[in-house]
Amino acid sequence: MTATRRPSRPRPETLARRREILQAALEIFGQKGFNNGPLAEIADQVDMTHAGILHHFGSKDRLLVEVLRYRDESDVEGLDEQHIPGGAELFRHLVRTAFSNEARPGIVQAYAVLSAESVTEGNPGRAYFEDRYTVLRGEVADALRAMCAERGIDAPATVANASASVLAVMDGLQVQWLLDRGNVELAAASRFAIDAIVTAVLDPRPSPLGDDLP
Amino acid sequence: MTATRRPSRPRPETLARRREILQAALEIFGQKGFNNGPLAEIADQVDMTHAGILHHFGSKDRLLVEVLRYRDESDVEGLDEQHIPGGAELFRHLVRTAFSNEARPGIVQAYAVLSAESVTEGNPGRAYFEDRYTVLRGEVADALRAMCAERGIDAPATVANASASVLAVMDGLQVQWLLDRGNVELAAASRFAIDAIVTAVLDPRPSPLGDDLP
DNA sequence: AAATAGTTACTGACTGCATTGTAAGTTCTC
DNA sequence: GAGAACTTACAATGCAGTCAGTAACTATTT
Repeated sequence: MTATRRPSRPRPETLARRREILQAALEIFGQKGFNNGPLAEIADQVDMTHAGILHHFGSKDRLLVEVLRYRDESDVEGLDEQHIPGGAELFRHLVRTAFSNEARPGIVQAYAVLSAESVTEGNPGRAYFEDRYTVLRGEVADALRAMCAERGIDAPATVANASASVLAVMDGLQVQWLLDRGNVELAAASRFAIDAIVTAVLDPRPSPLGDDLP
Repeated sequence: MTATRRPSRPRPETLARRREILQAALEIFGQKGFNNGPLAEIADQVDMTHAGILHHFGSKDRLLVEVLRYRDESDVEGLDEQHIPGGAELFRHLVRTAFSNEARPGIVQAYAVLSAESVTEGNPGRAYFEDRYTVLRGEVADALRAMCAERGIDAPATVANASASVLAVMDGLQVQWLLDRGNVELAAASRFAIDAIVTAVLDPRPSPLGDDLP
């Protein structure tokens, strides 16, 4: 028989401390990428040594996973709201997010960098992003179908492609905006493209490129 | 007085050897990212030591720059063709590229990973991507203006946002496709979105989202 | 055409730094 | 006084870049 163990609760301020670390990690990973962002630098920002961070999170890989989860939860842009906006409202929310994102390049960059990095070999964030995009595409598709229903039309086969495209423009514009803020209007362009794509679903017209493509 | 120097040409096979290295580097950087892709692994693929690679390219940073330039030149997708396609032809070319890209995930990934990584602190590829996007946006904008002219309409103010958006969807779709090839149709979605955006420029309609946004 | 000088294309060994993770010890708090 | 929240010190890699040396090739000279 081994002796009984008393796990002993974490101290009250620890939760806040962990959040500080996650916040700092998000910043550093955003600025320098996951592979290129050392634990020591994150530790500096919260007045700790890198060993302290490992005490809390076990490994750098697990830290990344928790950073991504944290960003999701604490994020203003949480699309997965409970009030289930009735179709168009979701797209308005996306556009609003693009506008507010113009004021926080740090988070935009973190997202852009980490999502692209996640497709590399052995990256611990991959599962998170796979899942996230699947969920988001589903939500966008639902919103599109709701808008179709409102207008009394059958949801067309283009819904799936449109959903992926909506998320894609937003992400792609972020990269261009980060590279050249003077020449890319993140929010305005997002708005324009989302309008264009939603319109093409609700009220399709013949392609201006002809139909003789592959 | 210093003695005169005889620079002596490089050997005939060296150019081919350098190309082998660039090709291997593109693969490795694509699979693992620039920061996470060691020179030794590139060297292995061409039966060399990493010192040999440094002999040819001087440093890892310079290798990246040359890899990016190399990809541009040798790339089938070279949009900057000389024949100057008369508007719609450029978009058809983009769509065709998306189709052929479905057969070469390696290159797609290299591009996606390296472009996002380029926005991180101190990345040597940044200037390249800044420039590339500027050039590409200009070409797309020209094509859109040409299409407007063909139809006898003034080019609207939306051209700039549309140009950025076209490139953005293509890039964004690539990331989603790399994460989940089973559920994202790279080419079909690109086609759909490009159609939608071009149509929105040529023949704008009222936003389905209302006009009361920020 | 043979000898020779200079240069290229490397290799192998090494340096030095950066970085993740671990282990042992310290203090503070439940 | 036991475990939580650390720190300091260290182990263990991994990696870019340097350097000296070597073989092979090119260019020049004889």
